[in-house]
Amino acid sequence: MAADFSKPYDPKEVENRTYQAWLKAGYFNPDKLKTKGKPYTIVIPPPNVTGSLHMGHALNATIQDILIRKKRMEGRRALWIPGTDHAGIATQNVVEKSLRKEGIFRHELGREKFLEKVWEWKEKYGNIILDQLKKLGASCDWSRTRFTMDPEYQKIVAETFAHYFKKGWIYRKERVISWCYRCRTSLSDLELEYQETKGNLWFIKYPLAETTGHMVVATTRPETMLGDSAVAVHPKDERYANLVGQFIILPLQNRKIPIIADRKIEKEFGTGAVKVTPAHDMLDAEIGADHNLAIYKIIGPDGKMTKEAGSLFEGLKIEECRKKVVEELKRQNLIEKVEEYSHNISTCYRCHTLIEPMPSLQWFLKMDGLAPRASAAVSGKKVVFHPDRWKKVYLSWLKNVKDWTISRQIWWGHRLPVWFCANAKNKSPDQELFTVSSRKPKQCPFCQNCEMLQSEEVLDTWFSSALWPFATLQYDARDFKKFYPTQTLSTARDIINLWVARMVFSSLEFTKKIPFKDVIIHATILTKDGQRMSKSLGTGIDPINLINLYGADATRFGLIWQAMKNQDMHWAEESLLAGKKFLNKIWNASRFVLERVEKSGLKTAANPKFPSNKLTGADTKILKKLEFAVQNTDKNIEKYNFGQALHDLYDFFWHDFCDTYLEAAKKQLEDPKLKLQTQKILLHILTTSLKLLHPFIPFVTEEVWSALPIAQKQMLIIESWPKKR
RNA sequence: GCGCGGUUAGCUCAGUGGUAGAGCAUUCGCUUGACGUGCGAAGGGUCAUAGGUUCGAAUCCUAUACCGCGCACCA
Repeated sequence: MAADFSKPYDPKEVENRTYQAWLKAGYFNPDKLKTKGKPYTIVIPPPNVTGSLHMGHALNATIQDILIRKKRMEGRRALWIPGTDHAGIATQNVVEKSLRKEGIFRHELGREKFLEKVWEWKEKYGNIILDQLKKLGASCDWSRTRFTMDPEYQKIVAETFAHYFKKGWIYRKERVISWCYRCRTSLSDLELEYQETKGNLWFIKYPLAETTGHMVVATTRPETMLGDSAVAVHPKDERYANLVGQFIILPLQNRKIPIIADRKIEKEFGTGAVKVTPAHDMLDAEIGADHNLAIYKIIGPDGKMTKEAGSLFEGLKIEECRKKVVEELKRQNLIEKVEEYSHNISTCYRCHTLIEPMPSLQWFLKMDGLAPRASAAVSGKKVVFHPDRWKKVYLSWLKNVKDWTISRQIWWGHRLPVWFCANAKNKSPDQELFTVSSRKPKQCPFCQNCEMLQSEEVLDTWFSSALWPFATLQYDARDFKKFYPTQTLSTARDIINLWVARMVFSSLEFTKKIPFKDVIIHATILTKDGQRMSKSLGTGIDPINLINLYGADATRFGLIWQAMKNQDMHWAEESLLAGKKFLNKIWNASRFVLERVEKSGLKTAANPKFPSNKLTGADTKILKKLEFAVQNTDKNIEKYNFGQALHDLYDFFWHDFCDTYLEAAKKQLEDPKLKLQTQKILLHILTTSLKLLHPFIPFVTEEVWSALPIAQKQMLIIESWPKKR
C-alpha cells in the first residue's frame, strides 16, 4: 500500500499499519531474512515485570532499535531478543501491596496461592511491557521472547547453581548479612541504598568491673548495647592503654564483658572507645570473630527484640526499644551527653526499610575466582564501556567485592536446587543433610527412602539475570552457536555492577566467552527540575502517553535528540514537538518530490551516477552534502553518538535539502535541459535520506518509501544501508 | 573522606585552542502552488568564579563555589 499524500501525516494510523506489515513480513526474525551476513545480536535488558515501562526504557529501547535496524539494513542477520525479568523482591512486593488493598495478606494465602497471583500479575504486566515496546516500533524477534522464569531458563539457572556448588564456589554459612525485616529476606550489599539521616550520638557510661569509674562509648544505636560483648579501643590509644584486658559491667544486661584492643577502631571518633555488637554490625562482626567474642542476637528477623535482649525489651520494635533503653540509662544516670549527628543509614533498595545487620544462615557465591576475570575482560578492552569512564565504577566494585549472598527468603523466584533429607528434619540447620542437584534426586542419598524436600529459599533475582545473554540463546543449541556472543549491550548506569559485571563473569565461567563487546551506558532521564522520574513522586512520564500524543517516531526523535553523552538528561518535551514538526517536514518534502518526479528514470534504489559536467552548482553542493551525511551518520552510529547523528541528519534534510536544494530545484525543473537530471537527484537525495533516517524514525520513512516510484523495491526495513564511498 | 559528571541564550542542550551555535520560546515581516507543524529576518550570552599556560582559551592546567551521582564511613 502506498502512502496517501493528499492528507497530512497521521502517525497513529501509519504506525499501527506499518508495524503489522513488518510483523507479517517476518523481518524481525533473522532466520527469515534472505541475507547470509554475519549475525548481529542484542539482548534487551529485560524490564522488571513490576509494572509498565518508563522513559528510561523507551530511550534504551530506541537506542537498541537504531542499532538493530542499521545492522539489518547492512545485511547482517540482526537479532534482538526481547523479554522480561521476574524481578524477585520487587515483584513480590508490588503484588503483595496490591493484594493488601483487597485485604488479602500474603501469609494467609500461603506460598502456592500467592505465587499463582504473582504469575497472573506477570502475565498482565509482562504483556503490557511487550506491547509498549511494539508501540515504540521495537523490531525485536518476538518468536524468541524470553522470561527469566521460563521452564528452560529455570533449568539453566539450576544447572549453573549446581556447577558452582560442585566447584566449591557456592557455600552455605551463618554470617552477619544485611537483612530487610519488612521483606523478610537477606540482601546483597548492592541492594542497599544509603540515606543521609539526622540522628543522635549518645555517649554512654559503661562502669568498670574491677575498679570504680567508667568508660564512655559513643553510639548512634543505643539499643544495640543489649547485644554488646566487648568494648574496643585502638591498640595505640594511650588514654585506654591501662584498661585493655580489664572488664566492664554492661548496664541493663549486667554482663561482664572485656575491653579489647583492635586496629579497626579510630581514635578520633567519639571517645575512641567503641561498643562491640558482633550480631548487629558488620564491622563488629569482624572484630567479634577475630577476638572470639560471644554473639547475642538481640533483634529477630521480624525486626523485634528477642528474648536475648532481656525481658524488659523483648517484643519491642527497634525504635521503641531505643527509647526505652535511653530512658533506662538516663534513669540510672549513665548517659553522659547526647550530640546531634548526621550519618548515612542503609535501607532496602526495594522498600526503603532500615536494614538490620544480623547473623543468618545463607548461601554465598565466592567472588575471588570470578571477579578477577571480569576485571581483566574490561581492563584488557575485551569489553568496552561507552562512555569509557564507566569502567571505573565497574572495576572499583570488582576490586573490593565481597562474596555474593545469593539466597533470598522470599517466595517469588528460582527455588534453590538444594534438596534436604526429610527424615533428618530435626537436626539443627547447620547439620541438615542436603544435596545439590539441578533435578530432584530419585533417591535420598542419606536415608534412601524419604521424599526429599526442596529448599524453600530462592535465588537473588540478579543471579538469573546474570545469565541472560547466553541463557536466552541456549533454549536452542543452534541459536547459541549462531548468535552468541552478542555485540552490544545498552543499559542504565545504576546496574553496572548489579547486572553488567555479573553477566561478564557468569558468561566467562559458563561459555568461556565475553557476553558482549560494547556496553553503552545511556543518560538517566530526569525531570526538568533535576528530580528523578518516579511513579511514587508523581514525576514519571509514561512513554505511551507521549506516543499517543506525538506518535512513536516523534517520541523516538525527542529521546534521541536529547541523548548526548551526558550522564543525565533533563527532560524537555519540546524536543518531541521538534520531532513532530520534522516528520511533517519529511512528509511534505516527500510529497513535493513525488509530485515532481512521478515517472522518473530511476529503476532501483541503488546509487545512481550523475555525470559531473552536467551538474549545476546546487546539484554539486547537495550531492556533496549528501555524501558527507552518509559518512557522518554511519560514523556517529558506530561510535554510539546517536544524538549527534540525528542532529546532523535533521540539519541536512531540513536546511540543505529542503530550504536550499528544493528551492533551487523548483527553478531547475522549469528548464527542459535540467529537468530529468533534477528529478533524478531529488529522488536520490530523498531515498538516501529515508534510509539514513529509518533507524531513528522507522514509521514515517517506511511509509514514504512505500510511495517511491522505484522498481524492484523491498520494504525499507531491509533495504541496503547507504554505502560510504 | 575518595572518585565521577555538570555549570554556555528565557528553557533543553551542542561546541572543545583562532571572530559564540541548534531546537523550543520571544519580536518583526510574509495567504509565493511541498509544508503557517511553514518561509525570511531580528533580539538575546563578560561561555560559574579566580589564577595560570599561550600570540590567542568557552575550549588546556590549577584552585574555588554551586548542582547531581557513585563508593567509603555510618561505632
